[in-house]
Amino acid sequence: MNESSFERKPITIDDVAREAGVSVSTVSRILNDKPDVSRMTRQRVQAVIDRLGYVPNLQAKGLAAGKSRMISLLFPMEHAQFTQLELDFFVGAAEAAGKRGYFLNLYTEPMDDAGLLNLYRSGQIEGAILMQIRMDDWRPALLRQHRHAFVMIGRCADNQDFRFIDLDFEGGIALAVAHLVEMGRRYIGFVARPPEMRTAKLGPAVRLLDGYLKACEQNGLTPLYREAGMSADAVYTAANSLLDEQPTLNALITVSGAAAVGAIRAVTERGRRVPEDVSIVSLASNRIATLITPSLTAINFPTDKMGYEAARMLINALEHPERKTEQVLLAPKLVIRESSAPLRGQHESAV
Amino acid sequence: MNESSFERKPITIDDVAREAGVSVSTVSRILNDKPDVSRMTRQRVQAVIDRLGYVPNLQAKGLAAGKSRMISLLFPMEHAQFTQLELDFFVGAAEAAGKRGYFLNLYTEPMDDAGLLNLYRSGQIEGAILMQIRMDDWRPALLRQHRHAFVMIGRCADNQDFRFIDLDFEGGIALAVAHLVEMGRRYIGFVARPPEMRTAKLGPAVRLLDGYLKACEQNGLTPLYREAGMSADAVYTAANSLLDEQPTLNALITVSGAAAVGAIRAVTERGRRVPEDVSIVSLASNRIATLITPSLTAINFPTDKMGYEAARMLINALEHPERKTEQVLLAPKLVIRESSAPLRGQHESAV
DNA sequence: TTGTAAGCGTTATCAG
DNA sequence: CTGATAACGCTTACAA
Repeated sequence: MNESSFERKPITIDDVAREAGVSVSTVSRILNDKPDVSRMTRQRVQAVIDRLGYVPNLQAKGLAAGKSRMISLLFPMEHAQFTQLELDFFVGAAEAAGKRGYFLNLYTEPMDDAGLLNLYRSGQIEGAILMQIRMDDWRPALLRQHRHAFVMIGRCADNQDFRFIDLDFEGGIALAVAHLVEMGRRYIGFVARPPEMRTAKLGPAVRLLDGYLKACEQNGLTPLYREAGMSADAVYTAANSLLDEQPTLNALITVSGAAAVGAIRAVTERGRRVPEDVSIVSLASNRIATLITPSLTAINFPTDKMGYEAARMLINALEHPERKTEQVLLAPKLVIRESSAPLRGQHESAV
Repeated sequence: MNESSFERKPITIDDVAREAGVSVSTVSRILNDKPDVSRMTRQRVQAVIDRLGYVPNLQAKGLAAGKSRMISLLFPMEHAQFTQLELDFFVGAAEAAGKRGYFLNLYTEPMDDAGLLNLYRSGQIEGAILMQIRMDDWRPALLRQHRHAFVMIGRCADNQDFRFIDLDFEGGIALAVAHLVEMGRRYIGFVARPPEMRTAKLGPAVRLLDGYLKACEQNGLTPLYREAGMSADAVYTAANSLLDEQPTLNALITVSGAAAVGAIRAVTERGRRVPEDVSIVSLASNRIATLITPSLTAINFPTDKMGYEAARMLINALEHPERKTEQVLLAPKLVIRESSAPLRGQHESAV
């Protein structure tokens, strides 16, 4: 019990300065890689820093510099739970933030404009990642007006030069429909997101349904869809209703892994097979798609990458305001797995 | 363009004080619910605060008070990826932290003792949630010695009076085995965690295998297990090896949702049915268990609750050091779903 | 009950 | 190239 005494007070920049025989300003310069420091002093001071195990106090640093190095993910939980999707966004963003020395925190309570502005004005955050973007979202314009940094995961109807990263949902659905048509299927049903999401003008809900209708038109198909909750059970019911109305249905498109599970159940319970009788294509991340049986042919949703990129874009905007704003619309990728197959694959009809 | 001018500077406590005609200390007292303030001034100042939309600057507050209100989740990514499990812990903890006005951040790089102590000494964090706890983990003793606050998700072999929350893994496996025995099954295989996790003495890896061996002994069963990676593919291989060695196997226990998927695949590919021929019980959260077909009979792993509780315990320790330390060992719950069934359920043997 | 003033650990400005 | 010194916004004795 000689080396370590209990409860040592944190080592400060003063300690380092005194120990190295220089002023605090010199230490500060070294800490922040400023020029105008002789190599010799730099080395000497650095040695002291290492020996003492000194780490700067972030709060003091932030206070002095007028920066909090805090960004936040704004996910108003209204028409949504915090699912795998949002989780992945969050983790990706947290990783990117960490790498650049920023902290990420999460706000899930819905906020009015005063609340949102306060977040910035109070110095709590330097920037925000906006989620649950509505087609006519009021937040981007407000933040822009007040010159506050933000990036959207998602996008509005009119995006001006707002920073965003989003998936091309229309394109994704088009890809899914094209794939199914190629498989010889022309009776393609769709289980859309719940109606309250569409009336709230949430981007994905609107664009997925639009994309479906458009793709049907372009392929000369008769659209047939239901709007349903996001749970497997809700989609199970919706899929049944679809299969009742149109018994010739030979393909279904769903918008999440859980939804696909519900659809698969509805199909198999009536003695029809996936993918032979009814093929299923869904929006899903690789992780979820491979967990499900049969593994899902899916429009890949690279959620963690999106969260990561969003944070990266935001921090870049913070540190290099002069650079031009990035707008990233990810091209959808179709990953073919077991839940889709050509229509005439009905050989083994005996069992 | 009259109301809102651009780039207003943040409103400070001085602004409030001036506007209300009192001193900053009075405002500070009101902000922190201290006594010794007349009802009248309190009201008057509060009105000003509301009108101005003033929010205290957390950095300044922390600096002055010598507190960072920052806690972190320490998850050294060595023998693990950041999976659904850890994700859930994180989100739960973030939620609890947010509710109490703390920030949670995540460290995934492994740390040596100097690094760990620096986190506290530099004032970066007030407390930590430790994950990936080894049976002989060195971190709790070190932190205790330096009087630093922490709580473990997991536990060591010797936990003294360290704060922790963990699942009773031995009990969970015992429950799984008991359930399968009750279903009339006595050839119960086990796909354990990978050997490197066991040799690293990670709690769950050690306790799950121990629990399995013990449960076999108590039920007079012959243990038969493989250690395998956590991916579906690795478990698929392991399960096949198990089924080759012991064709009479009629039950399998796995340790994650993905593992169960691999096991199910191995069983069904040899023309045997789940649950009739081979029942499967797995460790899994409700969300994952219901995503899989057949839905998993599972030892419920309440991950988000554990993360939440861990953060709550930590913050309590921070704010009420006098209270006695909590040690929470969660009793496992078995949720019976479709992947397990009585052995003699082999009626419809014709197809 | 209220006010004054000295920090908290940095950064940044401005002289040397 | 280096060093004083004044912020940064808040808390907290200590006075009044």
